Amino acid sequence: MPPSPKKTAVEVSESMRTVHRTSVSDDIVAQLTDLIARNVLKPGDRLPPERELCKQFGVGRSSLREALRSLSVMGILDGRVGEGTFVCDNCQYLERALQWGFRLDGKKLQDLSETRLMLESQNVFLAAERATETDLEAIAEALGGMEGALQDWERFLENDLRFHLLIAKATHNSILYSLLETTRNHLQEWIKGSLSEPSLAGPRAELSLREHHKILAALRQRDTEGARLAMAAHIRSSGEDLQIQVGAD
Amino acid sequence: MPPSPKKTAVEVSESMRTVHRTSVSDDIVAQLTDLIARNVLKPGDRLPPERELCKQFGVGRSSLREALRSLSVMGILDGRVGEGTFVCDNCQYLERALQWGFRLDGKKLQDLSETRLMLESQNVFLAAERATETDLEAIAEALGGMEGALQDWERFLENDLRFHLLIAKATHNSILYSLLETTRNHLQEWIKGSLSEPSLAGPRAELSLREHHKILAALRQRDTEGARLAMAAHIRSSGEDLQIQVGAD
DNA sequence: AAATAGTTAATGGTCAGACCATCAGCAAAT
DNA sequence: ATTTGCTGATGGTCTGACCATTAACTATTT
Repeated sequence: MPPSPKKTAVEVSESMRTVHRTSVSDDIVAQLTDLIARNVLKPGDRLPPERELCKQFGVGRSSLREALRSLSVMGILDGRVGEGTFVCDNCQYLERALQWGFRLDGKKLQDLSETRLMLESQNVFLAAERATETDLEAIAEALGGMEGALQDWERFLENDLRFHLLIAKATHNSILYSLLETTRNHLQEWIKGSLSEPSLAGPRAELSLREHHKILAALRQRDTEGARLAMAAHIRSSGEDLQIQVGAD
Repeated sequence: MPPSPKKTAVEVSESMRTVHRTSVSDDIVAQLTDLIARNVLKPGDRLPPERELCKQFGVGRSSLREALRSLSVMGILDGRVGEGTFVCDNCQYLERALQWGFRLDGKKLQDLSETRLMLESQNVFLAAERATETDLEAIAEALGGMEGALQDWERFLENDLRFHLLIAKATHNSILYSLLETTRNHLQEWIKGSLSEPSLAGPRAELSLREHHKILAALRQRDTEGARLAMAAHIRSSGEDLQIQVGAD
């Protein structure tokens, strides 16, 4: 009925907004994560049985299960046949999430190494300020483990990793710890995939040991800058060692 | 038939291993992520229809959908009704993953701030070494945007964020960029939730502007240490400002 | 009384079939 | 050339059924 004969579709730009089409299972995921984030659902808690949750949410079992399964894959929930579905005890969502991210993003080895260098340097800096006596003892104990395993390359590396992670823990900053842990694990896995031999164990191990002693000494003296430098030097030297074996690009 | 009269169950510790009970949908998730990680499935690719994937995998549609839905929630796949299921174009798995991690892990504000301080300091250090002329221009342009928005607090903050993210991008290290981006977004959200007023805009904005100029100047001179110090000072000063308003704990 | 074996019910895991809403593509009508 | 209407393909959801595993209980044996 309007006048103009060849009127095109009315522009209603401001009067209406694109509708929010929310899928059922996404909604459930959101609700559950909210409950967990608000600590209404605590780690270890058991959810009601699936068939009852269906009634409570008013959805079919398929949709509910798609939501539960999504949270399970992310390591947030854990479904056990015959027992029920539980909120995971390990509050390590960040670690799990990072693992997924690293797995799918084809990050370059160099970027990973660089990130690790930065994380370890800063962590040891903070640790020098904040480490408790207990922290220092644990770190020293890991170093002792390295010394006692000069012949056992496997155990040596194990204690090496412990040494570094304990330093990260001594920062008492859970985010930094998570970031370093995941970066390091991913790096380690990457390396194991492209490395065959246990490498030149003897001289390298002793050099590594000296470097670790320097780091610990700086930590004990609360020498933040010294610790940072010692750590950076250590990582650079072991990094060069790796590049030689892997074949730098 | 055996001799001993009161023999308890045999310990077969070494002879057998706990069986690998793999759920169907987890298996599919693993297979698909592998295909994506190996770049057999590239971003933008369209997967076969669900009903056909069921035949190929030899599973029911429920299990298949639980797998697809899990990957959708994580931002890896994108299902569109009537069109199909696609591998997400935005290869921002790390960002998505980090978001989930931060959302669920009840991290402390202080830990977040500290992580941010460290990331920004190191990023600007690397950026001073590596920034291209194009990078520097983009950063300068963001700074210009801040200057032109001294009256518009909203726009000012927007350009502020751009400034910092562009620096992170100038490191040309995608991991560091992702980490900073997510940390910063999460922090910003946290703050907005507990902050009502736009705060004391005038004097703070001008101080902020001076600090940003210092940072850019250091970047242009390739003064890595100067850039790091300028950035650290800036973040500390703006951080103190925040703590006053939020109410330090 | 204690240990063992068998039974049962609850629960997550899987499957099959059906229906709906939405979208792309095409043909007919204007 | 544009609009309209149809149709098939596809993801989203629901229902009901069956299976495998687990825990709790009961009966049996020692």
